[in-house]
Formats: sequence, C-alpha cells, structure tokens
Amino acid sequence: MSSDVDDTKLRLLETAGTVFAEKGYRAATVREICQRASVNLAAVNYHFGDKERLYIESVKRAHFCRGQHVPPPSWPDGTAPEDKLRDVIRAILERMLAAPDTAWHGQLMMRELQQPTAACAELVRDYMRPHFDLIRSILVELLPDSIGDDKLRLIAFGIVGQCLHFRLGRAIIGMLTPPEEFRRYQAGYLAEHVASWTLAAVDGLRLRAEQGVDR
Amino acid sequence: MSSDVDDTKLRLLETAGTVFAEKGYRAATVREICQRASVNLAAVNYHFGDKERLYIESVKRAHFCRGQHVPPPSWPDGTAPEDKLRDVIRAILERMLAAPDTAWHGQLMMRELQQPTAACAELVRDYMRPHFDLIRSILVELLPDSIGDDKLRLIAFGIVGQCLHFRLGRAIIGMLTPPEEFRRYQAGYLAEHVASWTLAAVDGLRLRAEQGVDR
DNA sequence: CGCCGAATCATACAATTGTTTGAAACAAGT
DNA sequence: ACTTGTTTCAAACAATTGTATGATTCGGCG
Repeated sequence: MSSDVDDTKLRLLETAGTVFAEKGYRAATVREICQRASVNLAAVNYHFGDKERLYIESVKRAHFCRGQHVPPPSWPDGTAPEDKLRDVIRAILERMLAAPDTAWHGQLMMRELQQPTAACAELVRDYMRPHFDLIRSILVELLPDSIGDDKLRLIAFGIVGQCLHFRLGRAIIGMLTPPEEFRRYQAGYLAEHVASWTLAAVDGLRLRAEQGVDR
Repeated sequence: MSSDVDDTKLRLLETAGTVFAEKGYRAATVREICQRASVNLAAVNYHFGDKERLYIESVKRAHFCRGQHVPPPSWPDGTAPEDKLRDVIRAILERMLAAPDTAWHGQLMMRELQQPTAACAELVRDYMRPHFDLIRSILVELLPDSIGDDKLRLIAFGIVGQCLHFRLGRAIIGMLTPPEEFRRYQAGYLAEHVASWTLAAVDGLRLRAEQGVDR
C-alpha cells in the first residue's frame, strides 16, 4: 500500500498497455510485460489476479489518461448547439490524433473495436456511452422534433465513424491523399470539416422538412 | 496428387482463412483449424510445412477470391448521381456486412490494414482506390463546382468512414443500440441512411451556395 | 499378387505460457 | 526487538500449442 506498490502497479499498467497495443492480447506474454516493466513475473497475478484483468485495467487506464488530456467541454447555458457540436467533434478528434508518445492508447482502442474483449463492456459503459449520449443530446437540439430516436443514433454513429476513420484509416488515407494536403489533416482542420458537413446535412434536413419533402 | 489431396488442401486453406480472420494469427490454433476442416492435425505440416506458410497461403487465396467479385457497378448514361450514390454505398456495405462464410476475406483484409505491410500498398491500389475514385466522381456530379478537390476528398473519406464504422465498430454499436433496433442494421437499411444523410448535406451545401453563405 | 510412393492417422515431444506456491525481504506498529 | 501484514522473488506446475515421428492405409503399376 506504500508508494512503492503503486509504483510497480502503475509501471506494470503502463508497460502492459504498450505491449498489448503492440502485439495484441494473445501474442503479448506476461513474461515480456514483466521483463519490460522490471518487475517479477508473479507481480501480475498478485496485483491484478490474472492476465485478463491486467488487460482490462490497462485499457481502462489508457482511456482515462486520454480523457484527462483533453477534458470534455462544458458550455455556459444558451450556447448554440452548432458550437457545441464543433467543440465535441474537435475534442474527439484531438483525443484520437494525440501525440505519438501516447499513440498506443489509440492502438489499443482499435484492437478493442475490431475484436471486443471483456474490457469492451466496461469501456463502453464508463467512457463511450457518455460521449455518445452527449452527441445525441446536441443533435436533439439541432434537428427537427420529427426525427426519431433511431435516426438520431445512426447520425451519431456516422459522426463517430468519420472521426474514427481519420484515426484508424490514417495509413490508407495517407495513400489516397496528396502529401501536401495530407499534412493539413490535423484535428482542427478535420473537425471543422466534419462539423460543417454535419451541419450542412442538418440544414438540408430542415429544408426538406419545411418543404414537406420526405425524401 | 489425386483430387483427394486437392480437396483436403483446399478445405484446409478455406477453413484456415475463416479461423485466422476470426481470431487472428496468434490466437488461431492449428488444432482448431484441422478440427473444423475435419483433417488430421499433421495435415498442416504435411501440406504447408508450418502454420505461417498456411497463413500466407490462405491470405493470398482470400485476396484472389475477393478479386473475383469486385465488379465495378456500371449505370446507363443519364443515371441520376443520387441513385449512383445510393448504389455504391449499398454495394460497399453489402460487401462489408456479408454473411460470415464469405466475409472472412474482408476480415482478413481489415486485419492486415491494421498492421500495414507491403501487401497494404497493393490492397489500396487494387481495391480501395477504385472505389474511392468512383465515390469522388459521383460527388463531383452532385456538388456545386465551387467545391474544391480537398473538400471532395474529405467528404468521400466521411462516407467510407461511416460505412467502415458499421462494420468494424459493429460490436460496440451493438452495445449502444437497443436490440430490436440493432437487428435492423442490415446493409440496405444502413446504406439508405448513409446515402440520404449525405444527400441531405448536399442539399444543405447547395442551399448555402444559393444564399451566398459560406459557412 | 506384391510393391511403392503418397497421404492420413494417432501419438509423442519440446517449447511456451498463464498461474501457483512457499519462502524471503520489507515496512510499520507496539 | 518482536510481531504482523504486505510485497517481491525464484522456482515449479499444469495446460496449451506447434511440430515431428513412425505406423497404417490407400491407389495404382509391373
């Protein structure tokens, strides 16, 4: 319970995150993690119980750290929903495109997305669900009341999907984009595009609603 | 060298592809592959040498098979770009969300994209680039001329990103969606949403252009 | 039939890996 | 100084996994 304990536990968590991100859950061995963290092999089972729990905790910590880095925005009452949308999209993208020294957070997330493990459930509950609900609440302010809950969800998924693609598909996007333009693909630039494109769709939907066109 | 040999060898290749796609290289065991393929454990070493060779061969075969059903959609002259957009989005989603027994090609591909290798370049050139250019050409028809090439690319990335998310993020989306609604998340339903949402944004952009608003 | 090469099979082996164990080191309270 | 509870350590254990082996079966050919 001393600071020593927290030290090894933390070092273990941090190291585990990088190794899991690098090799995946199965290919990562507790032996390598412990060796890299300079702790005894038994430390994993002592502090976390088993490998899976270590993985879950390291994933949770990765997202916690990421969340600390770019805190969720909070607006004064009466802030225009358009501004909120811009802010929240920018926050998401900034978190995703963070500095490379914390890039393993993103790698871990990518692995979780593709092959969800037990860590996924906790991750969704503690971290993704709140963000998702935030986006939906902003969309409610933006869109006509006639929009159903199902549509709202799809739109929110679309926003998240676009942001994710700029992170996960970064390598491919780099191959499909001229270098001088790809260099501009920073969080602010991309966020501005996603937000304004979304708001254009909102305008388009309003237009249709006003004109009574349902398609 | 009889047809018997080719049979077991082929069944092994096919089964290996699905298992590798499902679990990844490391987590997939030759025992499970052989069991599912109903061949003896030693068959892998006999026919392919070792596990890695089997993996390489199954990936090559997956790419070969995928190349067979990538018929670029072709429309009669004068087809409305809106319809083209719907078709192409639906085609992408259908390929991504195909039945698991034929979708493992794509899963393997996604897995390779995650860890970009030399094969990634070929993959982009043969598979992603054509689709990407097709989407862009449709967007050119849809959008005002004032739209720049850079914007066009971002919009196309957005469409692809949304589709990809419904495939890669499927597990997490399932956790954020009521079951009775998630059950409706089939290719047609999702494609209709992505297309109509994109077209709404197109309308919104046109509206702004007409009104001279640049934001 | 008798033989031979290819293919399949059950089984064994060696290496790796997650986990456990029991002792030792350590810190802190009394 | 002694005790107590916590943490670290080296070693071992049991299960899994890739691979190798030797016997067996099968199909065709002289």
